[in-house]
Amino acid sequence: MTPPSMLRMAEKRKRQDEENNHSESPNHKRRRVVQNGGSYGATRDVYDHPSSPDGESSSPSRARSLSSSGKRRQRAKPTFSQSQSTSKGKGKEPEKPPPLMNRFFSRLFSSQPASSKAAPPNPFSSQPPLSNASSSKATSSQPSLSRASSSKVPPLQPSLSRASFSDAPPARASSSETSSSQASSSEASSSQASPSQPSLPNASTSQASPLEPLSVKVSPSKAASSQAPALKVPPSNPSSSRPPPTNVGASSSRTRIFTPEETERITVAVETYRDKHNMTQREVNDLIQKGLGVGRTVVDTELKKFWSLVTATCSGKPRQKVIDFCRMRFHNFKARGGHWTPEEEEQLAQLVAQGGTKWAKWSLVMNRHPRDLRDRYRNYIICGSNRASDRWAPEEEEMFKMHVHEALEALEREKAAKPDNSFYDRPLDQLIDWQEISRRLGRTRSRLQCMSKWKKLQRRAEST
DNA sequence: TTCTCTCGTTCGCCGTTGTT
DNA sequence: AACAACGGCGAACGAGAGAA
Repeated sequence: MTPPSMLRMAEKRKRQDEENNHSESPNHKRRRVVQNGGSYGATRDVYDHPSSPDGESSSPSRARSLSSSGKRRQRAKPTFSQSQSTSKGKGKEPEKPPPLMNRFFSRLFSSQPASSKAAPPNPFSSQPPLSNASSSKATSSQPSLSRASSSKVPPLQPSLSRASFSDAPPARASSSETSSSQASSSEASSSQASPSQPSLPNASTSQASPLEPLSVKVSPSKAASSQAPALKVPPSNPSSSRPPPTNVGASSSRTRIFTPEETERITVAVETYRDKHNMTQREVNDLIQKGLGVGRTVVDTELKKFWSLVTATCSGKPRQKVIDFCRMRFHNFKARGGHWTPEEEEQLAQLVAQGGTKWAKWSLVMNRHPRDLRDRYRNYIICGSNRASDRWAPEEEEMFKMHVHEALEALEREKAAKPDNSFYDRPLDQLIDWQEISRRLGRTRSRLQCMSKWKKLQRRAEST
């Protein structure tokens, strides 16, 4: 059976499911569009889990989407995370293990040295009873409010800061420059501060850091190596460090690094290998995922042959790109995009709390793609029950702007101190560590929320 | 009806770290 | 040194809810 025909089968089945489940979540619909490009992972129920067809792989997601949609329609209700009060309690921010690399911005907030990797606390573990979003926000804002009132830093006008630096050519941080942040990560200091009582710290704990002096530390070795940072070629769009999309205007405007032709060649190569070795697609998928969580380097000769075969179909692409591409598309994990159940989130939180961020390892436990685990954790679970999803309160917004303003000021000082360092040529707000801002807000907002909020504030300021 | 805000989710890109 | 996995950023998308 050819992939297109299998995909059509999958599409047909999904359409039939839709007819029986009119309440499919919007994300499912969108994903289907995306997956039209062809993903064995996306259509895994064609190949895999014969004992768990749609009913098991998709229906839970749909069931979840029902509740999710309902939740989102009732904005006043607690968010998913907030609704976990019975099982999670008041969430202390489940600080991630100290990112060994971090944007150097992190250290602007902290003078504490980075600790070694440690398992972050479980945000779902026993914690004080959950308060609602507004109360958690109020709690988290108190220390900073006092700071705000005493601070000489006025509320930031987003457009101002941006305008101040936006004419500088963007330049990506060199590895040496960014790695200098390892000297001190606030995430590190946070997790280091309370490794033995992961469940107790709360927003107020994380708020203590705003009162710390803004200091900058650069390890000598890193500083020395940062003299000549390697810069990427500036993109055509000077306001962004990212290259312009290659398919702007396409129905799916996401940048595609692999053309349909390349995708087809890869698919053919995989199928050829599969047929030649009399394997099932599931077995091939497992082969492609082989190495994940089992060691860091592929030593399997047969696997090397396989990758040589596949990567040869895209000679212009870096080998690792091809491998990543395949691992995103050929897998036996649970269909990507499925909504997360509270049980899954709790399980992931527990796994991370117990063993750290071993995504490949946990992917085998949870039957979720490692990147799904990673993204879910860092975007949502890390906030635990603190995260609010309602509109930003004015005072919360001011607090947010104050933190961003502080960060930009620190960046300005850094830039002034290193005028020759092209790392600072890009708009400074592009150097902001939103994870850190989120932490400073007491995890009442995720990094994505913070990032999005900043952009909205900018748009708002620019339109007025 | 239109616009704005927010959401959940996916994934491209780049850098760092660890293993062989 | 090469490779593989991981970490981090942030753009993109479609959609719902509510305000204008």
